[in-house]
Parts: sequence; structure tokens; C-alpha cells
Amino acid sequence: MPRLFDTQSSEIVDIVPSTEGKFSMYVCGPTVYDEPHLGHGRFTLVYDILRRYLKYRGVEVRFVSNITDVDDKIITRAAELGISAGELAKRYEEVWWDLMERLGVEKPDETPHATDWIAQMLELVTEMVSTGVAYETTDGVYLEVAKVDGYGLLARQNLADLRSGARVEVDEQKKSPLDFALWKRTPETEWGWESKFGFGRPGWHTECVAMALGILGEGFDLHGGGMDLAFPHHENERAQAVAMGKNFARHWMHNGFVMVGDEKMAKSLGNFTTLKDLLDSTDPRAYRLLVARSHYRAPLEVTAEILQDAARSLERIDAFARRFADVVLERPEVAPSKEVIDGFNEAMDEDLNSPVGLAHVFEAITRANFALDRALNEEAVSNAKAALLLLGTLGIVVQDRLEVPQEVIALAEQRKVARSEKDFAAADKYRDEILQLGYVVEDSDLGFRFRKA
RNA sequence: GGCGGCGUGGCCGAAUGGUUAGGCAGAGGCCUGCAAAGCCUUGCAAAGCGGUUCGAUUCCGCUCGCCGCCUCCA
Repeated sequence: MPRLFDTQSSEIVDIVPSTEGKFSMYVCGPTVYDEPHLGHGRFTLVYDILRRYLKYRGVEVRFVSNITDVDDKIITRAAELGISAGELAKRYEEVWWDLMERLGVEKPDETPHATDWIAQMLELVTEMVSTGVAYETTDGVYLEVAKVDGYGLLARQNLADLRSGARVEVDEQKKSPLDFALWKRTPETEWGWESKFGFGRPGWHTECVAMALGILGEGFDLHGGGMDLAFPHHENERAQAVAMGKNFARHWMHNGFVMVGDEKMAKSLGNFTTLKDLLDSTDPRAYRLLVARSHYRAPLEVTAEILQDAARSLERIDAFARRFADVVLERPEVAPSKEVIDGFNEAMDEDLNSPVGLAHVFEAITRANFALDRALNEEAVSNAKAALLLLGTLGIVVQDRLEVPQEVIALAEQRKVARSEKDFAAADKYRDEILQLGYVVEDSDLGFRFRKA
């Protein structure tokens, strides 16, 4: 198992799963009310890479990520559009999965919906009220955070300091501004559910507790999300579990933000680029490469120039993959370079250091090319196999074959003949014609190869 | 106000108390009919000021600049 930075202890720790060889992870998914942006793309890629890496290391991963389909923002947005909240949520959930597929993010093993867990949430609320850690007011049920041991653990602040900085609106009925809603009473004209606490809907923080514990059980291995979820969302999830005397996540993992200049990309700041725009304009793999080549906890700046940089780096990877596509198949007996794989694993094992992992991949690519130039085939193939294996582990799908129209192949054949007859004027003419059709022809020992112009 | 973090070469981005990160771009060369791809060589660095040390980009302090969380937020 890798070591990972744990938000609770604020240090890199050994990850010890509750069951050896297995790993259960829960990552907070989207509230489906609008277009996802680059930040959503980053966190899904980060956890996708973690999941793929663990599987590659032979760990049996169970990955749960929820869909928040009941929320104030959904209700507000739906009202603006004049459609039902359920309809809006359904629409944006479809958008979400479509984008995930384009990003190459593997679908979670389970994708629970908050609206399917209302009954379980109400059970938890009932339990918290009965044990006295939660109380009712005229507008809902609140958890009294002062009664929770270690409240502030994930925020790394004590209760008093959190309270002094609280910016939440004052509610006379709440015992503390930090107390948060478990159940919100609403008029029956609004979207909601009947309950012993009155008609209403659940507070945000309860759904993940119900779903994580309900699906993965107590003491599941890892809970993750963006850094902005550490407080108050995850803090409040943990608070509920602690209040009920239940074991919650063993480890907490939080990824850094996507930055725009010196600011966090956020809906509220209006400085976001939608994932759709990114995917429509750039090779989706470029964003994955960008995410993988910076550390997951560091801020990540994304600009057109930086994406272009990653895209060019990807061209090098694809050129390498094309060069080795056949070579690798011819040598099934050669194993991937252990040295490269060990270097990669070592980097990834220390808090998922994918930038260093990628450096090993690029070094392997250089060595493979170097060796093949000198006909050192075994050396070339073992490095190439390692690089290809590890790229796959990061979820980077190489384009090692190109579907080329028959017409282009015919021109390349003619060019080959012209070259053998030393008719270079004709050869160059054929090359131009191939270029007109959108392909670049490259010569090699094995004949010709193509790439997209 | 409280808490956490950051400032690395033209750009992106790691590790590290003394030796090449890696990628992208640049320069020179090899290969090629010419290219492309590839390979080789090569600039360019550590916000500032002090301190610890034989030696600091790396540790400590201060200054400056910046960011995040404490409200919804990935």
C-alpha cells in the first residue's frame, strides 16, 4: 500500500486498510445543478489515478462516489429554468457521466443518489436526536458541534477559533453558529419528504454519512474530495459519525485546487472554464497528463498555453507508441523493465507522486528510443513495455495505431517507389499530397509511418 | 482575527543539506536524398536579508509578495 498525506494528522502516513488486500474509498461526487468545471475534472482524475494505481498494485478497490441530487442550488436553478428539481438533476447527471467518459474516468463501482437514501438519513437523524447530540428548532434539526469530541480536527482548528471566524448568518435558535442542519423543515409546496421532524429535506452533510456507512460500512479506508470540502463538509460528516459513536473514514485525502491566475477556480468567483469547453477544444488526455504531472495537493494552473505544452508532450508519447507498436508485439518474451517499474512504484507509493512517476516513464521512453536507434532490441523493448504499462496505469491511452485512408497508403507506396528510383522531386510531391490529406509520412527502417498533420 | 500553505531556470513542475529531476520551448550536432521522428550535447534556477553548517535551493529566523479554509464550493 502507498503512503498518503492524511488531513487528520497533517502528515504522510502508511495506509493500512481494514482488510488486507482490499481498499474501500468514498469520494464526494457532484451536486448536479450545472455544468462541471475544471476543478471537478481535476478531482475525478486524481482519484481515478489513485484507484487505477491501487488496482495495478493488486489491491481490490471498492470505489463509491455519490450524486447529490437534492440541494438548495438544484431547487433554485430548477425554479429559474421553470423545470422540476428532479428533471434538472437528471439532466446534469447525464452531462456528468458523459464528461467523465470523455475524460477516461472509470465509473465508480457504486454511485448512490442522495434521494434514494432519505429514509436512512432520517434514521441517523433520529439516532442523533435520541442521544441528545442533536436538537430541534422551529426550522429543523441541528447537530450541536460542541458535543462532538475533536470537532475541528479536519479544519485543524479548535472550536473557539472556528467560532470566532464564523461567517454564517446568526440564527437565534441555534446554540452555536457552527451547528449545522441535519434536516431542514420546508413548506409542503416545496420539494421534500414527510418525516417525524416535519416535512422537509436533508442537510447536505448527512447524505455522505448515510451512504458511506451504508455501503462501505464503519471504518472504511479512505474518504476524499477537494480541499474545500475538508471544512465544513467532511468535518461535519465526521462529526455526525462521532456523535453516533461510529467509526468513520480511516484516512482523509484532499486534492488541491485548479487556479486561474492567483485565484481558485470556483463557481462563485465566476472564473471557471467548463469541462465541456476544455474537452471540446483539447485532447482530453492532455488534461489528464497535466493533472498527473503536478502533485495532487499542489495548486494547478490551467491555461491554453499550459494545455498546449501538455498536448505537445503527448505527441512525443504517441510518436513513441507508434514506433514501438509492432516492435513490442514481436518480443512477447521480454519483460517490462523492472528498474523503471520500481522507480515508478516508489514515487507513487510516497503520497502518489505522479510527477516523479512520469519522469520515470519519460526516461524509459528516451532509453527505449536510444536503444532502438542502436538495434539494442531487448533493452528497447523492456523499457518500452514498462513505459506503456505505466502510462496505462495513469489512464493515459496511447494512440499507437492510426487509421489511415487507403488513398494515403497508396500515395505513400508510390512515394516509396519514387524514392527507390531516386526521383526525389516526385517523392516530395507525394509527400505534399499526403499532407494535403491531413497526414505526415515519416520514413523508418521498417518502411513508412504516418502521423496526423 | 484564527489556522494552513506557497514563492525553483523562458514556461510547467519535482526531489534534495554537497552530485542531471522530468516535460515543453531555445541553441548546436548526429541520422535523413530532404524532412519528420529519434538520439547526443548545451544555456537558463531557487523572492530578499540574516543565521546554523566545512557546505543551503534544501534547516532556522525576519522581511516582502501571494494563495486557501474559517458561508456555498471539487
